[in-house]
Amino acid sequence: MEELEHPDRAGLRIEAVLAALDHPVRLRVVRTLADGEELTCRQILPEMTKSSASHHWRVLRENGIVEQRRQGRNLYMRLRRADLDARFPGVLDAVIDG
Amino acid sequence: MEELEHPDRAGLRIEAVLAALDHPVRLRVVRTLADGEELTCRQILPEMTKSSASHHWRVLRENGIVEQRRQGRNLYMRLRRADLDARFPGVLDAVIDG
DNA sequence: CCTATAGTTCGATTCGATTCGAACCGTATC
DNA sequence: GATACGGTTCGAATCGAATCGAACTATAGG
Repeated sequence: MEELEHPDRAGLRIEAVLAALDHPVRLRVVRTLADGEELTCRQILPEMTKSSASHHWRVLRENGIVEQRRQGRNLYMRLRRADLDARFPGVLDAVIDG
Repeated sequence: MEELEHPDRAGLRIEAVLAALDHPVRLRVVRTLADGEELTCRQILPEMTKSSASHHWRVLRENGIVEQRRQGRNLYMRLRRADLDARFPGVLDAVIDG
């Protein structure tokens, strides 16, 4: 398993953010994490096949939407609200509020 | 030719906005129209084939990004900044400012 | 060590968006 | 009417993203 690579705040790109958010599954993930809670992958997408879910985790992480942290066997996800609000104020709220 | 159908302000959906903006050509169109100017299709995308351009115009219109107006042979485009700012404050600025 | 669990990676497939050419529609101009 | 111009529509081709199964890595627990 590779290291979990996240873009830093300055490295966030709006094009990447738009691409990451333009998918119903990933949009649902964002809304699930909207309250700031830190959840595991299985908690968020229990019904999806592992490989498909893993694909979406990578997109969300590499495009700067979530921060991921490994603890034991689990992968915990947290919305990067502070970073996203700082770089693109309003975008996350628009997505979450629908 | 069909009538130009635009969603009204209340009908704007963030999913549709994200889908419309998640494309380099359409992103360029939005940035070209950022200053509020009203331009014709040919002025904005002169190099693209007509059919491809027409496809993008439709996405931008039906997803609520631009308002289109026919005058003679020309189609004029205008960014729906007021509507988008009202429904999804910050999104358009984030996209335009990069 | 053995087994179960969580997630990744790979290759193949599927599916939708993009692209284009060609034919068409409407308008302007002669 | 004839021609040119600006866009649309259609069908076909292309291309990339999403999906999945299978094999794999790594950790937890017995």
